[in-house]
Amino acid sequence: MESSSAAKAFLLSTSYRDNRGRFEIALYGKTEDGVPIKVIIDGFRPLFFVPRQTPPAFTSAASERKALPMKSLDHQEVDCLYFPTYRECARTAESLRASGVPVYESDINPVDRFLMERGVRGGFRVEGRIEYRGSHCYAYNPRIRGYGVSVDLTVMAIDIETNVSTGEIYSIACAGKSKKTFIRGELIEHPEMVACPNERQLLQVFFEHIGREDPDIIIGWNVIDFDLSVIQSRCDELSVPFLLGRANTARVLPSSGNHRFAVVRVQGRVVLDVPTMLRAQFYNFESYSLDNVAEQVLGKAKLISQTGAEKIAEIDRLFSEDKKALAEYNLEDSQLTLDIFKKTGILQNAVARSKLSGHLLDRLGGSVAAFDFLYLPALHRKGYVAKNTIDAERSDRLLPGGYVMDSVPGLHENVLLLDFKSLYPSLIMTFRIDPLGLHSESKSRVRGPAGPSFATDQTLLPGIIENLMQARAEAKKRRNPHLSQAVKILMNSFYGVLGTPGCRFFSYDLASTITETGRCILKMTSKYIEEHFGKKVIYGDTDSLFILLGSQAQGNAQATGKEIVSEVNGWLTAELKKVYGVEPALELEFETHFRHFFMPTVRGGTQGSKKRYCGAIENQNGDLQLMFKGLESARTDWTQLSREFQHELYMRIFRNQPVEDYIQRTIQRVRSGEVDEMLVYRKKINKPLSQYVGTAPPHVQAARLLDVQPRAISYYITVEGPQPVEKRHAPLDYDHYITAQIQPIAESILESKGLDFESIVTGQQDLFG
DNA sequence: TAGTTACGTCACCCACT
DNA sequence: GTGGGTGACGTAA
Repeated sequence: MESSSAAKAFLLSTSYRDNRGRFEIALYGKTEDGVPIKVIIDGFRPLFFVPRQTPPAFTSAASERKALPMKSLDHQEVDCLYFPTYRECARTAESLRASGVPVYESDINPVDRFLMERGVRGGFRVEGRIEYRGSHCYAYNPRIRGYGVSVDLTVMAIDIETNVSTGEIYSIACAGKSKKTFIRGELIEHPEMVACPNERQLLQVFFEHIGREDPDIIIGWNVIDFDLSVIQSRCDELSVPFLLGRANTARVLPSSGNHRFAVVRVQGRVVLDVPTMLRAQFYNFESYSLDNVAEQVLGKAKLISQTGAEKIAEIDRLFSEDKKALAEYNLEDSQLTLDIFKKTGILQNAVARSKLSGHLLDRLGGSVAAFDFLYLPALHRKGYVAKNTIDAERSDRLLPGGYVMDSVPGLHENVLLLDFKSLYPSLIMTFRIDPLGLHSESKSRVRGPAGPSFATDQTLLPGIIENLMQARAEAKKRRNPHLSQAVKILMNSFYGVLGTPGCRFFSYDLASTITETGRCILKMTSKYIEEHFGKKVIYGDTDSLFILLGSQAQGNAQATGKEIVSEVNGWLTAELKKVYGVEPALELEFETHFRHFFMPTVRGGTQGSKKRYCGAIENQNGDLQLMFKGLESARTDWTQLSREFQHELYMRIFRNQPVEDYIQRTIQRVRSGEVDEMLVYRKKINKPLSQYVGTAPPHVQAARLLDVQPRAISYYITVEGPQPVEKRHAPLDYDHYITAQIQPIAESILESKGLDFESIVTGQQDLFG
């Protein structure tokens, strides 16, 4: 048998159990040489901390109690308790808590602790005897250390077709290294199709295929909720082992009270649901059907164009009449899923995130856990342990948020958008805002314009952010947008994490220091710009300022923008150094020059609106590119008609072209019925329909006309009220669309031109009526 | 398998005329 | 009929 003494690998999945009185961890990874590796560790003991004065009788279940030179953040000396099994560990922590003894870090998952203590974030190095058996390798109790690695992960997309009424599987398609469809029936002459005499053999042959191709990652479209759930229940029914992983049988755990979504436990492989990953990575699609996403991302359409009941009937028909066509269709879907997965960079994003936060590839969300993963090891090195999350500070006071300035409404020319680059992270760096620094008794401290003082020598978060800033700069230099994006998201999550009692480091004082300081910096910068440059600041939100240059200044707007930020940065640095004795890490950036800019008033009022505006960027050949924020065009719950109308209307206003004719024509087109398909409303339904009590908004009324509750509803407003697109029978209420979609958009901007929607429409009546 | 607050708009609904 | 309060949604940052 071959063996070696070291390997570098990327972590794919983990599991743990108490095995014959010992706690055992299994790590599954893929080595840089492309070999799947399984590591078993049973020499690691679950642990947590208790105050040193805890009576020994309380901790006798521990296999060891060690007086480490460590303290809690409220300066209690602590002992570390080690346990043979996780069960003992959890039980003792529970009973200590019940007896009123504080426990520290007993709520940290033991595998997470193992990994974070060794600095394992995705990549790791195995040192010890590694045995090669078949195409896999194995290690027992090796030394594990975090290590930067780069591995090639193999992917297979799967998709099944079923008989909807019986739940039986017709076929399973796999697109990975090779393409294969396994389908029930007689021999088919096709290199990519395998006919199986019955469902049991279909399943067995499918699992053999997975074993042969041995993918690291299995993907699909709703793959956990649908494909794998069905496969599992057919396996149960037919007594076929569910051999999806690289060890043991897999298990789909359906959504329940404990978890909102179905999860799948597979050892040695990662299962990723593509639509879920797209959402998690901030892609936004109007619909997450495979058809729609394939069309948006790849520009392709599916082989079967029917939907709903028609599609089910077509699949049943193909299964009985044309198995080859069904197999082709099935394979096409799995191939589309694979193509979308590759084109959107889901894997690169997930790997980048894993290398920063320590999350496994299939972990969604988890901002709090990512913070723990980065912060706790650093805290331990400083000799401190953290509270359990349940003991985190409680506060009824609402945290202050970003500062939103009153705006100057109207049409403006030449507006500069300036914003602070990563404002909250750079404030944390500048003013040493940090959980350890807050509690530290160090005499060397800094106090910013708001909040308590923080230690300057006992501080962790500023350093963590500095490293991430450098990593981001490096990622940008090396043209790795996935990594750069992942760093940005991680850094920006820190403020949110510190502002929720769901985080063990929550502190009202700490979190409010970040936002209050941000408010202060924005206000003083705005004041400086107005006083020093004599320019009006017409709006600002949290980290941004909008500077009005006016009609005279467009030739040198770019130069003015650069000059302003450069002077502001110099002044701000000197000022903060002088007043607070800090080394500022703040940077105001010149973001955009808007040739035209429109700030509306609040509807029916004269006050300038907030979080709603439109800016027009003029490119070299004089074209305008509009940027809508918060306005109807930026919203998914307004109709396509309203979005297009707003775009064209604003274009004409900015170009100083007449609008009367365009508005009249648009109304004509609505009334004539030629733009009906642009009148669909789309809105999410966030709770069960029965829970909308006392009020029935239009989208709920429409949804109640459907047989099953959708996640989002598309509907029209008809003369008989809201009706879903699928079941509309009444004529459309064109008056509604004119008063609810056209009129408010028109009035908002016409007002600033001294025009009036009513008279424009009346003018039309004079002409035509 | 826990990031935050600030903001605008709309339609509904009920207490008033 | 109107007007104010409120629930719901989606958005900016």
